[in-house]
Amino acid sequence: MTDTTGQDIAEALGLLLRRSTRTNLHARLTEGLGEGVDDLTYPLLSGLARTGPLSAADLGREIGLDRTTVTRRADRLERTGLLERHPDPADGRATLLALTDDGHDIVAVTRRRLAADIETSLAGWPPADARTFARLLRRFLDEGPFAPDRD
Amino acid sequence: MTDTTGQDIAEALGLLLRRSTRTNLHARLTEGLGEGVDDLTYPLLSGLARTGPLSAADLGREIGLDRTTVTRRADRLERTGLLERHPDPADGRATLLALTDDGHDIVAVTRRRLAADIETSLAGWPPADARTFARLLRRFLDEGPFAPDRD
DNA sequence: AGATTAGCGTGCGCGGGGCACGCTTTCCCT
DNA sequence: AGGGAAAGCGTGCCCCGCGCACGCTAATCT
Repeated sequence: MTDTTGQDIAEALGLLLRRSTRTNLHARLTEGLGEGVDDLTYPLLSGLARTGPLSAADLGREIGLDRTTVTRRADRLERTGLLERHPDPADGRATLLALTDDGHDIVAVTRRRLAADIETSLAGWPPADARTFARLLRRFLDEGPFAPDRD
Repeated sequence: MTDTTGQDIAEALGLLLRRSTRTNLHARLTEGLGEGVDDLTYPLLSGLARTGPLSAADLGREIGLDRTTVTRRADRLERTGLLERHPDPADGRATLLALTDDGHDIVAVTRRRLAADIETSLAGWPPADARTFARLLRRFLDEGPFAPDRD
């Protein structure tokens, strides 16, 4: 009871997750970005932007979805030209999912939207505090309860 | 370009949300807690613990769910004795959803689990850093892009 | 070479979510 | 005071997303 820091963070973290789902963050950020992109399909775009071309199975493991779910969501994105399927030159069975230029643009715009949201809400902060927060948040993610590689 | 703090936080935040869904945090935290409680029904428990007894419509607004969805999830929780329905003494139409003692226990256990997770992962941190992080995180939530009351 | 493994897409069944309906109670306005 | 709108509830219905199982092809192992 001398240290309630853990509870404090837990509470704040719960609040954060709750708010992000309550306000449907992804849905808001991807609103009106184009045909086929919504809160369901965006994780594929974001994942591919981070990792580069990937097979459906690998991408599924990356973002925590079933392989078949990835396939179906990728269908929509392919249909609207945000993603392409290329046969893997190194493996005749595999099909690589890769962003098109339009797909990259969508990701960039979305990220910029979120960054702008954050910038404006941090406007009143002392810059040093903001930087400290960014640093600690990053460290918390690297070492926190969401370990980078649990499997 | 002089200040990339916004992007840094945006990136970290994206990572956090991604990881929390990827690892299915709620599912993990509520695992084996008892019949009827899972990642779908837990938000009701958590919400009621925060607000006290509420009508289905109000609880829905609180946690961002449709009224009927709340009703159905509440059915399961009621069936396993974690939640009770009481007629609202102040309004003959309304039915108040309220946690039972067992329901409160579930919430307490879950919160303690998360706090413990966080404590252990913060074990290597200088206590001052941890406290600073808690403080800034809290401030960020209060003023951040997830405004307390958007509606 | 034959067998096993890993990749893909698709058909199918299940389960959750939202809309619309019917009902009761409250509220408001004349 | 009384009657119509509004707000609450539960449920039937339909749609959609998801995961499993299947059949297929290609790679890998013995």
